[in-house]
Amino acid sequence: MPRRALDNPIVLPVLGLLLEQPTHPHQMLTELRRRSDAHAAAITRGTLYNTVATLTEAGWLAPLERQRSGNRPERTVYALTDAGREELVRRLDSQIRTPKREFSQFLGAVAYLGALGRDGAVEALTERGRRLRQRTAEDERRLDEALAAGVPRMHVIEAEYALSLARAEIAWVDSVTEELRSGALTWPTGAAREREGEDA
Amino acid sequence: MPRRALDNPIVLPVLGLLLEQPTHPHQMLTELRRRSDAHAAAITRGTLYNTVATLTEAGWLAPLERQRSGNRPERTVYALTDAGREELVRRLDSQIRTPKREFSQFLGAVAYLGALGRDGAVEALTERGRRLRQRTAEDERRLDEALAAGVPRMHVIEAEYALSLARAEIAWVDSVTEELRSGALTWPTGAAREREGEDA
DNA sequence: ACTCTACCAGTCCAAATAGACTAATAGAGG
DNA sequence: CCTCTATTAGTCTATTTGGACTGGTAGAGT
Repeated sequence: MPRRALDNPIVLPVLGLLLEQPTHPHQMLTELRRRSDAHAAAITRGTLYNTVATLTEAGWLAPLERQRSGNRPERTVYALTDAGREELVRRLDSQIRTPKREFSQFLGAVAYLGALGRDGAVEALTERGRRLRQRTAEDERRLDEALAAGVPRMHVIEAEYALSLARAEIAWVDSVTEELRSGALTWPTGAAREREGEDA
Repeated sequence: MPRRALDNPIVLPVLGLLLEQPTHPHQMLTELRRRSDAHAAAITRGTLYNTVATLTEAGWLAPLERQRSGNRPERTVYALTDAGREELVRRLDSQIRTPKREFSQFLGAVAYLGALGRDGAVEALTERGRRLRQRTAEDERRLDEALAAGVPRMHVIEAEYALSLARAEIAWVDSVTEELRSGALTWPTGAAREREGEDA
């Protein structure tokens, strides 16, 4: 009975974190959010506690001990089981091996770029380019700092990947912006009518 | 009272589709799934009907007419309102203008690449490269066909974008694979111990 | 003409999620 | 020393979601 919960996107980050050391859910939350630059986009409390419970039922993690300081809520520290470690490796392997189509907001929006009208599109894309460049420069700086400080490359490998894609996106945005400006990329008639309509 | 439902990822595809012409929910579902290569990753019935209801309450679309053929369930055709069109443009503009960090499964998995061990990582990455190349070649073929058939570039612009990113990913995967093979990218000690453990 | 399968179009509910709320403690500032 | 705020950990519920289920129609095969 493969519960849907076991498919949710925070399973991997949770297993990954527990690979490092046992922790209790609240700490996972704090830690995952702290690192959120790298993984674990949106982790919410409900989902996390729920996921931990389901993973425990599945036998991939086990409560290690319960701690209590003073009269605070008791907290349960969980550790990865052997089965959990195997599962992590299985998932890792399959997610790396098999590319899946995923959809960014931007991809969805670009499909309707026409609705912005040529000028609107140029404006918005230019701005995106600017922000991407700024953010990417910042990321590059941080990465260089980490490497200079002696962090092994394997530990920042996902930042390298993210940077590669970011650079590709910048290149694409710049080239399309330029083509729109120069008129090399023209508006099809239908959408052009659309745009005229805006001002009429 | 900004209902959460208005933030859900299928709002844009729905508004976008209605920009073309009025339709009823079932047809939206069919159509969005048909095109799903481009946008609208996972649209499910419940979400769609729910979203349409919420968008209607918000005044962004309005029931145009109710049709009934024979004794089939009555179906309601919805059309975009003026407010809806404005909202679409607003969202489009903001989603293009403002890059947001989004997380692919792959990005999440790469962070733990170390847990696969060097050979496992090389294996999995090689396979990913192979599949990406294959899929990308296929996409390129389809895009060229469309262009050759006279489809305006603006109508396939999101495919061009997706291809750019795919090529960048291939390049990255290839280069990391190669670095791992050649030993230019080495395993840090901690993870190396991890890997030895697997065989012991 | 008569089953049988595939498609049409929705409704509806169990499962999952977001995030408000609870309840306790430690330390800052007066 | 006493109040006030930030932090620690969790529980709990209203919304949302996935997708099973319903009840009908159109053709295909016999």
